[in-house]
Amino acid sequence: MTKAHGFHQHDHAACISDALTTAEAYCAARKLQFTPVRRRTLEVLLAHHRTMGAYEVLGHLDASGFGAQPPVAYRALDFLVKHGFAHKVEAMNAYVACSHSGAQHVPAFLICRQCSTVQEAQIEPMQNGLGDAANDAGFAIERAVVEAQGLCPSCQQSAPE
Amino acid sequence: MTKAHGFHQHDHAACISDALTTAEAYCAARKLQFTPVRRRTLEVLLAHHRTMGAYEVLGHLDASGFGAQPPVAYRALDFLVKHGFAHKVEAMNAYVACSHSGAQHVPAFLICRQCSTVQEAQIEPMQNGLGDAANDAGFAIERAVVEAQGLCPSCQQSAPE
DNA sequence: GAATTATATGTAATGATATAACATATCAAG
DNA sequence: CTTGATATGTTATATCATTACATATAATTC
Repeated sequence: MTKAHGFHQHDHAACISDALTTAEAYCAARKLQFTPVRRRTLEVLLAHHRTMGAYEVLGHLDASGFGAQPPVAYRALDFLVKHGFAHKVEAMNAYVACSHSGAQHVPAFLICRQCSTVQEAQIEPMQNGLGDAANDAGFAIERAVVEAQGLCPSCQQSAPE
Repeated sequence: MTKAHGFHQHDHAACISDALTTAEAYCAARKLQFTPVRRRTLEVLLAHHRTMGAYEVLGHLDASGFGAQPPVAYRALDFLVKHGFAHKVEAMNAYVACSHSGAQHVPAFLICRQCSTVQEAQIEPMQNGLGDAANDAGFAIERAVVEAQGLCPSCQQSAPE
């Protein structure tokens, strides 16, 4: 089975199991607890393959027999984000599975304002002008949020305006 | 009187009145209504010179005799953001007056996680790696959010960890 | 300059996102 | 196997944001 990945097609089932395997290995190596809720949360994000609100994720966790209260979802999502298995798209207050599991990177997103599809890109941390500004100011960057909003290829055709 | 501007000092009173004058002229030229609420909202953001939540702004508007309900603040803030007089810092769900009034630019922010001071920098839209990724994907960027989180110079001293 | 339309404001109600606090359970280390 | 650290579940609440609709003001047209 294939499904849209960013704005392309790909083998969705393999991508899910690969990401889970990678996360499992990463956690095992660092003695992190890849618990059932956390695993299920990542599965949910991977399966949907788009940004999801915390409450939408929570609905799936509840349906899977986990707790039904917000902290259940927020804690699992925080764990995934902290360890790089997922990202928070700040401009949407939503979460998405990482497309480059395990790799250390500065995530950047191309967010379609029409269909809400999000493609994750990678950028060079210090090559974006921000690094220079930070150096000039003596600011120590710990984390960067880079998000572009606009129209994806298919929405440019359906709504070129 | 001087006050911190980003992580530097500057003439605060002049910076406020300059920004107001600029906004006034900009609106006059485009037949935009720079109404009392909108003007007051910009004044509040300029005076505080840091990010403010919509409800914090609303408190000041209420105290100034304007409405006390959320839409009063959100509508004024939306207007200011739409026309570039202020920006929304997505990672904080907060607003800040623009430091480069009138100029067309991609705003970038250095946000201190300790003291919440925000310095606005400018970056080149297409020089940050994101432009390449967008071109490759056929994605049409309309707006970009670039936000770095970390420690400002003074907080690096007080909490170097 | 009165009628008409568009834009802006005020308010009530509600929706959406997120966290604090605390009890219980499970895991990891000595 | 006990102790301390980590994770989960639940209640309650805090924070951020919008919808809907009434009223008021401004701009446009006749």
